[in-house]
Amino acid sequence: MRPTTKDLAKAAGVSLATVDRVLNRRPGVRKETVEAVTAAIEEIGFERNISAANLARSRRYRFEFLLPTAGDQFLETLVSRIEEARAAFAAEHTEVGFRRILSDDPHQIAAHLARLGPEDTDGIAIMAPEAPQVRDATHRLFERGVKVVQFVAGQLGGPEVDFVGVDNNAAGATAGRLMGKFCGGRTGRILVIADTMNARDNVERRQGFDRILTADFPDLSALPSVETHGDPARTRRIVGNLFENFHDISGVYVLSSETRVALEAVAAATDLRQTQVIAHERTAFNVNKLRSGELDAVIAQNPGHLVRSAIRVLRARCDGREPIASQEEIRIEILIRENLGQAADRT
Amino acid sequence: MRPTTKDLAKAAGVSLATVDRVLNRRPGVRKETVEAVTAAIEEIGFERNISAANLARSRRYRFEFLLPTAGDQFLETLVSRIEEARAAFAAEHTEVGFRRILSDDPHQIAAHLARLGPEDTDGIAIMAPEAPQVRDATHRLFERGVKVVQFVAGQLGGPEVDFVGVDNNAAGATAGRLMGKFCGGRTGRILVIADTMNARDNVERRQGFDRILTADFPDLSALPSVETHGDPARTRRIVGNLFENFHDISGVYVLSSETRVALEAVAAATDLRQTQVIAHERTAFNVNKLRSGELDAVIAQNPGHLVRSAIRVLRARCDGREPIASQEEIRIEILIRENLGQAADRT
DNA sequence: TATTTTCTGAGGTACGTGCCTCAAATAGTT
DNA sequence: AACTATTTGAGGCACGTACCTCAGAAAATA
Repeated sequence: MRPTTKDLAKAAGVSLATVDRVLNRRPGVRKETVEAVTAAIEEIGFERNISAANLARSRRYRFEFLLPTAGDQFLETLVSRIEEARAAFAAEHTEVGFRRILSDDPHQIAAHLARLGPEDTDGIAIMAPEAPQVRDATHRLFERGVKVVQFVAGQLGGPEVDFVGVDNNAAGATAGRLMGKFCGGRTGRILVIADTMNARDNVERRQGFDRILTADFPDLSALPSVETHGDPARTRRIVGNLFENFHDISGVYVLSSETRVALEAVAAATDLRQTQVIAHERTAFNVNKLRSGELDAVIAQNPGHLVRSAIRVLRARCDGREPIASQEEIRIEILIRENLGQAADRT
Repeated sequence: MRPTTKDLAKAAGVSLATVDRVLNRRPGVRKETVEAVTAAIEEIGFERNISAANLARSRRYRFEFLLPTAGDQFLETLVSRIEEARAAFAAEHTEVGFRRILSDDPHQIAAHLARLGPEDTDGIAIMAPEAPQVRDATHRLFERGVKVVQFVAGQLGGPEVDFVGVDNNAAGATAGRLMGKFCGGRTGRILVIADTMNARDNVERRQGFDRILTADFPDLSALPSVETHGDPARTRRIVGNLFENFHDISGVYVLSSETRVALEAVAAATDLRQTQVIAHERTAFNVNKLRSGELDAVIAQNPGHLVRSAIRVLRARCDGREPIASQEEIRIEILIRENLGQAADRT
């Protein structure tokens, strides 16, 4: 049997009350006594039973995810991962909820944050585009005692706000190296497409991508980013023109996680299977395109990891602990047709 | 507040005892009463407090990993992940240990398994090369009531033995596609090196690799596997001869996780940076070689996931639950220089 | 209706820890 | 030595669930 506080008390020659005072760093214990208990802990290999402790304390953590309303398949996947996490963390005294707010109205987001306080929630994970109002509201929220993490999309916040998500510059660099190697020393141009270049993530990915191409693949040159703004007809026109003007486009890099519009425009102009195409995120659409050979690689981040990591970081902050950086680093995954796994494709 | 069994009893109009009988599937409850309770669970959103349940039951799980003594860096990483898991799972009433046994003596492994029983351990995760004795001993152990998972290396066991590890055929196929794309349509030969081809994993990887090369990259042809048997001089001689005979070797695929001997032999014969080199597992050695550009890609599986997954599967089996297949599938990771992350390189 | 069988309720103890109170013992000070 | 301040012990209740017993109610059978 694993030793309990009772065993510890006996081993240290003190009472349960004193053991409790030492374990929970309560005042009123002589230094020598503390040392005696600490020694006994080592000696008998005592480890606190965390679930019993949580049970006794009946402490509850309430966390909320704040997500944009409008979104692509990736966002929907995040939502369903949050639902899963809600169930999984319920057993650990942790309530997880989420709320969706119009993302193109920073004012509304800031207003919601301003209404929140420690009485509503213990921590909040925010996924929102960059905006000064949001940044300010976030800081005030933090000062009111609510823990905050920036989720997936970075706000370039101060050091007190944790970030959970991938390093987008590295993600772009990963795409860059793959593109370079896939194009195998040939000379050519690379078409880069995004929904918008107003998003920080897309800009960072583009920078990482260009960095690698410039440094290691001088025979490839990336064209200026095409912005779709979700408009299929316009995108098709622009992309069509580019393919008419440049006959040496050997690769396409889609920066944003919504790839449908971009891919359809490219497919209308050329044969996707003859072109190296790299995109982001494991969406059902992208998985299908990988299987069919129209996509060559996908750079992804694990949505379940993102959600769980955000929750763990918030809980660590609530407990006054430092999150374990190495555990919370989100990996940049590379997917090709062969390593998709059996997993049912999640919407 | 979250509803408790007491609330549930009230909502269902029954007593605590009946709620308990329903929740734990004990006999002696009328069907209609069971349905009433189930309905009430839905209605008030009751979720059992697992830690309280475990506390009350004071159930403990004892699991053991059985690993080979001789091993490479990958094995050492596994061991340190087991140590980590031991600490993490201690809070969940789960004791995790490991034992190392000479892997080239199936007899010894079988003997150890024969001595084990339900009084020693609740479950065991076995990583051992294929052998009839081991397979038989495993089955007898299972029949004695000890749960068993095949860990990392498959034993081609019956359906009652779970397997935790990657699909090595798919891992080889992943390497195959990458190699094909990295070689970019050029004609050439691929050198394949393993420590031994007597291990099932290596054979499966090779099959997957060949499958993709044959199907999608007919201009590439893979040479017969070179076996190093851990002998640097011999390997260098064989590899040197191959490079002298064939001047169109454009890629090298190292099947086994110990890559040092193979890479040194190739480096002595040609410039690694001009050759596409793919290997397996995230070892410190391989990470360094990725950084230096001598390795082009690494196919990896996450050792921490492997360990935790094995423990979760064992626990599910002990509880008579079915493991969640999608959660326990180990992903085939692709690593290149850009997505290695900040993580300190683990030995 | 009488008898047996099957269900159900009431109540208890236990798990390991947190957190409280009150009295007693000890240490430190004058 | 007498006093105060500090430290310690003993004990109890609580958290939410498991698991046990026993009595009594309801249903099924004779």
